[in-house]
Amino acid sequence: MPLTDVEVILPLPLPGSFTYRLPADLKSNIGVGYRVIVPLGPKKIYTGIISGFHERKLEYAPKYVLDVLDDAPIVNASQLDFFTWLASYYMCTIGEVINAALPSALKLSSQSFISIQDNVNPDDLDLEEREWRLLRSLKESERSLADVSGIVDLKHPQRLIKKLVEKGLIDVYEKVKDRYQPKKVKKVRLNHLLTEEKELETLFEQLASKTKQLDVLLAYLRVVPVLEDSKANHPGILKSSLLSEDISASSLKTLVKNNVFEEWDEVVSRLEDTPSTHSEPIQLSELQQKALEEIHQSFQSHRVTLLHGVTGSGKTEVYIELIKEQLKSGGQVLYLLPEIALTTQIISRLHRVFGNTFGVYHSRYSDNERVEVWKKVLNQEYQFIVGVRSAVFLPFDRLGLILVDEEHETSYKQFEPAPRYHARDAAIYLATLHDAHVLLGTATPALETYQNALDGKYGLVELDQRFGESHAPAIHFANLLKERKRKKMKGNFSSTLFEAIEAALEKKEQVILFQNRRGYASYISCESCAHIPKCPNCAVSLTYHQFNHKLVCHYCGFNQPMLTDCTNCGSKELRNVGFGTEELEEELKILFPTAIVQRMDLDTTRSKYGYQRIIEAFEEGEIDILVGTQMVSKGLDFDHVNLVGVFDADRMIHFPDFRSHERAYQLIMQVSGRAGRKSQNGKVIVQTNDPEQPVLERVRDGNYRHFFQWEILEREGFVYPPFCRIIRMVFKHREKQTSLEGAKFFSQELRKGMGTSPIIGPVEPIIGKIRNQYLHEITLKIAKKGINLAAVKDYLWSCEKIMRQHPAFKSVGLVFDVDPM
DNA sequence: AGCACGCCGACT
DNA sequence: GTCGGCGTGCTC
Repeated sequence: MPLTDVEVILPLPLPGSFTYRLPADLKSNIGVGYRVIVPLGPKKIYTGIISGFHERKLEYAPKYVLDVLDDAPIVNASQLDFFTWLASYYMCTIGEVINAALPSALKLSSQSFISIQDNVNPDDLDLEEREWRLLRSLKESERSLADVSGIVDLKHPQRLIKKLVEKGLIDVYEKVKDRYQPKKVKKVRLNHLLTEEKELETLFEQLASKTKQLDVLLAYLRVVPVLEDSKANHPGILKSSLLSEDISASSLKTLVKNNVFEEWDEVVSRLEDTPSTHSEPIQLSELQQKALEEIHQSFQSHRVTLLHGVTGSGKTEVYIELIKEQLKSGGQVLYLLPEIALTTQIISRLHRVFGNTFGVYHSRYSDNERVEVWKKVLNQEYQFIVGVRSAVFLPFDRLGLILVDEEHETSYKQFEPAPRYHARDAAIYLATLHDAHVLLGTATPALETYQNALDGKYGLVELDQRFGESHAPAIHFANLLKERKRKKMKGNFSSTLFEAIEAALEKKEQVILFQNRRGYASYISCESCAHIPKCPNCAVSLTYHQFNHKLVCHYCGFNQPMLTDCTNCGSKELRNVGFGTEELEEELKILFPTAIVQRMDLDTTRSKYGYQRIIEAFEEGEIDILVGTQMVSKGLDFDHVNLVGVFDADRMIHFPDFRSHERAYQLIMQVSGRAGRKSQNGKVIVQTNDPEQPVLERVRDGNYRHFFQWEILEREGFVYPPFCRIIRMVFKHREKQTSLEGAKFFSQELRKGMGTSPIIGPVEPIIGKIRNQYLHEITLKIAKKGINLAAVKDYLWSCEKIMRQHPAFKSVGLVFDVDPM
């Protein structure tokens, strides 16, 4: 009988797959998509996914599969196709895709542990200082490799460990951890032989003198009326629900021991089981109904359709109708939302319509919770998933519809680590695999998307009126330059904004203020020598955070206590330059002492429910003024907000990036959408040094198409997307010179084969150093037509290969970013 | 990614 | 002379 070999994809940044041999006892129930445990290298054990079988002759002796983890595939065939496409499109390995796709509880891997041999006493031996220290510590307990590294203060303790193993003093072994653990609860019930009246009476007699145990029995019977309904006993009740101050665990334990009660573990779902309050009726307005019909029509001839609906036009209702229809016809639905928009508001809305028939896939979910969602999609328990970008990886097998809400959002693009994929674009490919439809929804489409719609590549449906009573808010500009000259500014607040806030508070209306920068000041600067404290690892200045009185690097997390005097000249005059959400919060408390101010940014929403708590407090009217970053701009629906203030519009507009106008426009339009959602007097005040600048003209005008027509000329003139595709190469090295030389060498190689395509760089990016690595970038612009993208990527790989042949560039880090944002 | 091997500077 | 840092190559 020929031996069967399997191809296994490992969740590692290694090219291709690995061949393993299947031992006879594991051959029976196994197939593509099953997880296996395999050894790799001299020590490690990993979980891999089987991608195929063969019996080809090999030039090496493969290792054996150690174990099979599943009795059914955990990844289906169309997913493997999808992952392969992602790897090739985004120029990474399939292992990196698998690594991003699988929740880590499904990827058990081994960790090295070191323990001391029995009977070894470090004090009796002639040892070096480090050896002695390690053995003493191992006497207490086993240690992981990382622990050892800390104990002996060595970056690579392997040599030391090897020596001690040879001396026979310690053992090294691999432990597999991080396995998915189902959630269990302890339940109790009465022994089923005691549920009849007669037996119960006898029991009461027996317990007559044991009052504590009797209390337990009585408490149980109060909740479970066994005599009235004999079936009620079987499911039992939560052990925790039975115990209380009067009911002790020890009495219950005795009863269990005496077989009066039974105790057992029951596996329960971690996913919230919100009661199914099905089918809140949805009444579409005439315009929404019309949009729905247009979408149907568009689906007939287009895979992808853009629903361009102004903020407040009621896109969600249209989505809900489409979801209902799709579910009725038996297809699965994926509803993608950007991270920050996935609030309880939208989820509870969906709960009211769909009950608990859908799953939520979110970064705030624990790993075990993600595994449960994954399995429910696999088992057909969920036909409908609402999730963030990584939800595209779930094991769908017959998707009918993908909704991408706020499709212009940049958070759909994964920046680090690989795969650097865009969930919208990945979703479109996913839809072609399933022959499904895609609906992209937004008030401010990405320029690429709108161009595709105008070209007829995507269908286009417009919803250009707000829903119900609400009207587009009036947009005003506060001229900071003028106000500063006339000394009318109060701190960072223009008199225009200040007075508007006063008026709003007077009317008991709520206010949202948007400042796209967290922290207190953007940096601090010495008054006498102008020195600015910088991160020692990155080329950025440190940001002052008042709540913990620290200087923090927003790139690598480095932090130190706030300085009392300048490290350069010793002066005590340190000044805040620029301002963030935290400083605004402080100012507001002084300017409006009676108002309740809440800040909403990464720092205040880090905890699992931090975000939710603030939103709820705001909804309940417990907060008068909400100051926040981007987070306040998305999808929040508040009835009592009529005023929105935007700070620092200029910094967004002048950010050195070809998308800065688009982003500034989108952001301002999005926050503006928070004003006056339920009334006719919404007001937005944008603070700027120059209200006449073109982007702000378009904001004032409010018509997206006018913005598009103006901005697209710019893109065409300078050849930027959508008039080309971009692939960016980032080079990293701890020597600045090496990083630059590597990039230069690569760009010369690149120019040889890409004669006609514009190549920009190498240039030093705005942040030139991150985590002690110096960066350089090359940007390649590729014409939309007449060039084979796959061939370009192959050529890029070959350039890397050539570069790596030079010893000097072997250690230069290089990442490809396809369609960077 | 994680590991082993081997080259090199800087310590006893 | 060794030890530890660090670059390099390999993993079925």
